[in-house]
Amino acid sequence: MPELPEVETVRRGLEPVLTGHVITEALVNRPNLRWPFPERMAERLTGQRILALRRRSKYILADLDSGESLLIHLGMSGRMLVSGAMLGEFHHDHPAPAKHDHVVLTMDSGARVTFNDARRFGSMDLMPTDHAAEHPLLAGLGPEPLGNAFHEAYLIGRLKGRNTPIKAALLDQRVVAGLGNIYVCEALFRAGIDPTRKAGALSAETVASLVPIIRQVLGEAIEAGGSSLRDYRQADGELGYFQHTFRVYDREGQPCVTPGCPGIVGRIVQSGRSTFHCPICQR
DNA sequence: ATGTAGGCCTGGAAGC
DNA sequence: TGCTTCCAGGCCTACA
Repeated sequence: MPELPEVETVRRGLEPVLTGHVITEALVNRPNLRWPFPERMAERLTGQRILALRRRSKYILADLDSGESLLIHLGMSGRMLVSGAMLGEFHHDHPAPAKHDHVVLTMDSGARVTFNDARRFGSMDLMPTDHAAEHPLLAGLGPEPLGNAFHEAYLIGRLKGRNTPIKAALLDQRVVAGLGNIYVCEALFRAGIDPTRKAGALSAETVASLVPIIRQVLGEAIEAGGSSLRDYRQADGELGYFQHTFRVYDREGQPCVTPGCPGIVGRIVQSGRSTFHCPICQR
């Protein structure tokens, strides 16, 4: 579900509630999400101060003063609900427990963070902070798309010789970490690249053009998340999704937004996932 | 090694 | 209205 910009928005929304605060109670309502929770998770969280809240790809990491870090993945349908805290100018009372509330953290401030995930594709784990990068879910990840290690020469080298469609290559978290179906569709549209073209067959110039475009697409979405964060806080304290205007994603049958382009946005299926594209603009 | 389908779960929307 | 089918923004595993 949430891709990098949404996860970053959730991280920013949780930061004032979690960072520097102590978890006074951890309620764990089931033994697992996608995978089993770590042994004694509730005990290992209770009493811990959260020193920092970080993001790697689509994962959130909460560093605890025990020397462990809590890894949080929202999967496709994971949401965080903040209650009992002043959010902007509004105070949110604690809601009644809801279906799919799997983990509830109560903080020393009285604030509460509830992890709700209907589809249970999300996950949580605990590991030593100084070995977090070696966690199986993080070890194979490629560079952060907004970081310095993601640059033109890197992407050109990484896609060289790859026979897979560029759409699939950009969804490969080992190539670049944090892109999902939406932002890959949007980036390929802005770059004017046909999503079915083989990654290795693209010119170096074309591949290079993707780097600033990917940065731009994600950056704009994070900005939009920032403004919707205020709205969400004012509305209901829920963090997870935000409204954003897409140029091709989920616009099947609608006209291409490129001025003067007669194209109609199409939907094709690539490795089981929907790809939205303009058959005229994207070559 | 590389590329692609299948499966995990539930809920909402669309179709009949 | 109610039942059925399809679809979903992720990611791992198994297989060609």
